[in-house]
Amino acid sequence: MAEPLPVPMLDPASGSSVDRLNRVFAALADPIRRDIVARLSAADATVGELAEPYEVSTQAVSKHLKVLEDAGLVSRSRDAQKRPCHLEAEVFDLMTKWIERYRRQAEERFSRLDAVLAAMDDENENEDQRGAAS
Amino acid sequence: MAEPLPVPMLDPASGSSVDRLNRVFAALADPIRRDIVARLSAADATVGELAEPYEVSTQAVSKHLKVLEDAGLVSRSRDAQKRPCHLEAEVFDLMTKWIERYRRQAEERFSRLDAVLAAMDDENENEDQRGAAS
DNA sequence: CACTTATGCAACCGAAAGGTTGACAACATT
DNA sequence: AATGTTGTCAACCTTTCGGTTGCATAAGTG
Repeated sequence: MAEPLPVPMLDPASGSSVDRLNRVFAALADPIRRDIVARLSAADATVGELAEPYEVSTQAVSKHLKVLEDAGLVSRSRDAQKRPCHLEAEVFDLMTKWIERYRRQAEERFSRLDAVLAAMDDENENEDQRGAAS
Repeated sequence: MAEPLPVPMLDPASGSSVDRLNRVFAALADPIRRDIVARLSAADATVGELAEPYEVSTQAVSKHLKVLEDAGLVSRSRDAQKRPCHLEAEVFDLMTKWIERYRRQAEERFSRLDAVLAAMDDENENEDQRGAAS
């Protein structure tokens, strides 16, 4: 039941959607970087401005921004010595799509009677899903 | 413009929402773990079943599952020696909320004339967002 | 009870993350 | 030209990560 599903696959190809997701999720796993994203959602800002609230060096923040940039979450332009950072919100779509896809499927499975029926079927509900993911 | 906003702050308190997000995002930063989540969205599965497709040891997968469990994405029950893994889809809400919040704000800012006006204001658009994010 | 199945735990390892400091490039100002 | 500002690069250190192997544990099966 429930067609085979497109099946994602672990292709490590650099530049692939998988690789992109790796970077985006990893980038947002750090609280400082998430906070930076949060602040950039309100307004563009320079490295110095962004670094100010935290108790780490500007270099550290510069590194964080590089991570965010490599993940495609932030872009930087130039204004004299300053390099204003801008949030690229489109990347959020990538994550949202991934999340929603599996959330929906899980909820679907949960709300359908399948779960209940399977539970009544007792022990053999474990082997009907072999084609799973990739 | 744009009220102060709840402001998140970098509280490292273990168990806090911030800490939770750290773990969830970090958990999903690994392609194998994302794939496991994908497969679990289709059906519960045991460690062995989950490990089979990958070229790593079962212990490695066991570790991955621990990470997912600590992040609250997966729960495990018992069935004889087997420990069926189940996807806890509610956690997705936490991420979705976080993402949508800032995505929306960024888009709002983009679509409103603020950006244009601020740009015309030239240099002084940088100091109106101090209380940032939450 | 011995044996196989299914998992977890501990120790170890190389690589990557996140931080620091110190030098340096680029531009503005004087 | 000299100086200050803004940001990056490079080297280094420590901690975490993802993987391995080997052994222990738990629970069905002969």
